[in-house]
Amino acid sequence: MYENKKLLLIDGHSILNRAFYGVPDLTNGAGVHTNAVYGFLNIMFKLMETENPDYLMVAFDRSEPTFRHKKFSDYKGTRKPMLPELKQQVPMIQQLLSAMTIPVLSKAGWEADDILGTIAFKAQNDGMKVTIVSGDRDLLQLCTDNIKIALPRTKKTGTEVEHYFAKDFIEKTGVTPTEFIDVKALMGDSSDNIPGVPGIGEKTAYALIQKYHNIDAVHEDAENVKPPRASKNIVEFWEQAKESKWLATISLEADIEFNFNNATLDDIYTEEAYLLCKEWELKNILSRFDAKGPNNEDVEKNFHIVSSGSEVSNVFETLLNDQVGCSVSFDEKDNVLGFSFSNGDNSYFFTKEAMEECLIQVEFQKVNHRNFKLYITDIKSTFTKLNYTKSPLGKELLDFFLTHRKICGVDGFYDSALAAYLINPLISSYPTEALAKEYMGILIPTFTDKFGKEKASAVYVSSREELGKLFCYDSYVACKSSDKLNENLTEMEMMDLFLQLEMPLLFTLYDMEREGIICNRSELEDYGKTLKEGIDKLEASIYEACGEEFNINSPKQLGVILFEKLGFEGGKKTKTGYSTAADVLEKLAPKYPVIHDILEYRTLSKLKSTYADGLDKCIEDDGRIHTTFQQMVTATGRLSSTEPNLQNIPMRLELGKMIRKVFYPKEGFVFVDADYSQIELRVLAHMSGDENLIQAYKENKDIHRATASLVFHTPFEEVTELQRSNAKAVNFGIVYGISSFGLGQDLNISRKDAQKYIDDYYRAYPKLKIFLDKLVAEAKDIGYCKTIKNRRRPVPEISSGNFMQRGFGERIAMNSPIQGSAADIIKIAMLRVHDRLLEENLESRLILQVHDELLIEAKMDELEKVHQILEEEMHGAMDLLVPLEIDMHDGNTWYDAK
DNA sequence: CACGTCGCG
DNA sequence: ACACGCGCGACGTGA
Repeated sequence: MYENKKLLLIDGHSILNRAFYGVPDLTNGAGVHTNAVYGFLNIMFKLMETENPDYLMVAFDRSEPTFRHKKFSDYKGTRKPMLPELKQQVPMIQQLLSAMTIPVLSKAGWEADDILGTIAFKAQNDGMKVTIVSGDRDLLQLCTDNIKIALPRTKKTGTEVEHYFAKDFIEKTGVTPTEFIDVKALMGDSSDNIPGVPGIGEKTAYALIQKYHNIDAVHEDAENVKPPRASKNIVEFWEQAKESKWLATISLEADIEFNFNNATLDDIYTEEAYLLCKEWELKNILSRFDAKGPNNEDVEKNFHIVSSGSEVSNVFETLLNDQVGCSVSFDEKDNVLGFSFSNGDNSYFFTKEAMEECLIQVEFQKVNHRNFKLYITDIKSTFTKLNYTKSPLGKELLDFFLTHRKICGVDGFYDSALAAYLINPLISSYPTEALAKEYMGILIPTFTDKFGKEKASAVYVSSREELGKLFCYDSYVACKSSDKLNENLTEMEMMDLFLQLEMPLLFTLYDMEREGIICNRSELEDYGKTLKEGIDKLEASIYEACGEEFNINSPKQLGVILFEKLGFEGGKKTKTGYSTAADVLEKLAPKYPVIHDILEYRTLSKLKSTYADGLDKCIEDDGRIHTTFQQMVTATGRLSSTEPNLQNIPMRLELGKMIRKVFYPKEGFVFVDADYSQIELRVLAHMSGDENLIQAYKENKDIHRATASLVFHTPFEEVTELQRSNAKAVNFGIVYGISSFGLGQDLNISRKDAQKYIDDYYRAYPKLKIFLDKLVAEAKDIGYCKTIKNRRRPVPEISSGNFMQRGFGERIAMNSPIQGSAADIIKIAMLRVHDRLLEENLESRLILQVHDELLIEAKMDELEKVHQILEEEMHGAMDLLVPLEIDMHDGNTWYDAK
């Protein structure tokens, strides 16, 4: 009955081990390491595709010593102990495989090898074709005409699988698979603790078995065996040789129960497995599952769809509570589809037709004066989407929210996603289903679970009930997740950060985004044209110098031209080819003129594509650019800016900086730009309490010069420009979590010299070293680091067994509290500045933040007031051991204000 | 969709 | 002997 069926057998530990070392460290939101599980599944799915098996089984070793190895006290000999990150994943993959109904076989007293061998030969006898997958070459003794051994090998080009039938093995080694056992008996295997025969290595072992075919024949003819060393030892250590052979032999009679009929692959995509993959956030694996979203009947029975206008009024009254979850539902084009409200017990989805049928603004007015808190996930993007909708309903909804803001203030809102961000800032997004799982302990279906790649607008027509229920979850979860979120925030001492800083900031950011900044399109186009001319000239000159035309923007093509065709030295670096990064090319520039052109070409095309062309696409009908400030993205607590990114407009080089000339204030207004002077280093001075650094700042000294003076033992006045700039690099390095390698790279000096700088630096500022060491030690101890305002960043890397990962974790532990505290401070300043402008009834507006810099569009006659506000509120944002100084400039363009 | 590169703080 | 500076987002290429 198994004639011509195919069986795939996997050596569980071996493949998991390979996956662990082959896949970069991955963790889910809860910090569970998942890289080995993920890699294992990928190898397994790949083999399922290439081998197309009918049956699949996986064998694992037990942790206790096995029958074959029990004579040796140190099980598995010289093998390294399993890292905890890997060990944790053994039960995980076993659980997942079981959930997929794939047999997981293991048996006390037997190794996975024995189980695999036993099953493979049984299957072969039943007429099957067998593939055994392992990373362990020992398994090769099992290969026959029908049993294939597949060895995945990690190569530069990715994972390649070597396949061995018996004939392939013979061809490669000159011995048969069974003879291979005898080879091992002679040469031994330290990793398996097989002693072998002393004096016989790989070469001799193969030569002898090729000639004699087994150890008994070698032993019988011992006097003729060459070399003499082997001849002597095969006799002297004959017992050890026999023992070794026994150890090296994979048993084909393991005492294991199995049934091929339980190993079919008909339905491995079970709900249980789906939920595990979801928990572990194995997103790529999840896509293999069909829609298997769970059903929460108890919850959903309190979900209701309101699709007629007459129902709206009654339902609204019943919903009003102290806590009201709500969510606006959009389609894929951000058109409003409806609105959902939840009081925690009952949740309603109001279709847009229902709301259009009634006088929704009147309904909103009826409730708007009441005092309740609206629980929403991602308030700012809800507002933003509503702001862009053209539908009257969308406007009504936005008006409802903004009126609520006016009446109840910031206290009238609660952003569940924002709370979840503070609790774990490493997660990339905070959708309803993630909040439900993490903070309510329920698994809820997602849109993709239910409808796959369909469009929301289409589903709204075809499956309104089903979709409405999904939307009900949004308001329900926004509301119900808050208890646990608050519990966490309180326990983590971040309630103040959340309520006093991040929640109010959300509204400040929304206001800033709506203000936007004027960008002059025609000037931008002129700038782009100028760049284009430069690019064309450089392109021609580069082609000329290289003797052919190619895509200069392709690092791959450029690398080949420079390092192969033209034979420039210094090739190799990245896994995909040659590095053509600027710092590499700059080293070649003095010798090869074409490099200058290439670097300039790069600069110009960057300016053109990202800024001239890129910004143009973002100018809206009002002539202004409205960036989006992301408040829930960075690990440190900084903001980020997207579509477009206005936090990376060129500044350092004049040509790029010119772009800032197309950003204008409106008529009758002027820009005021204020930036904190070295806020991170000041934060570090404060947090470390280093007297020398604090003193230098209190005296308002040039800090880089002061540092140079201390580090290079030079009087302050006599510090050279080079010394100062080196000291500056060290100051930066310290903030980034210094390493002598990195600093050396940066300053183009040897690692040893860099280390000397660092040592001298710490001698100059002794408390800095104590402080940074403490940051690392504390992060190791508690697993996270924190800022002045108690903002947290988990640092899972810091307990990694991998040197590189751990080093990374240590640098994060040093940098994040500094960068994050600086972020805390400027966020406070933003709130204070924004509030003052409103309080004092000014028309000037805060419009941009660039990490340590605020840009205000200031009314001409309010200029002095704005200066005063910026000075007071930025300076006074936090009371530190050092003064917070700012630099401030006015200008008629952003260029002039810097 | 990942990677290399490069703009900013 | 060898890993290597921190934090972002956008663009172009190429599988």
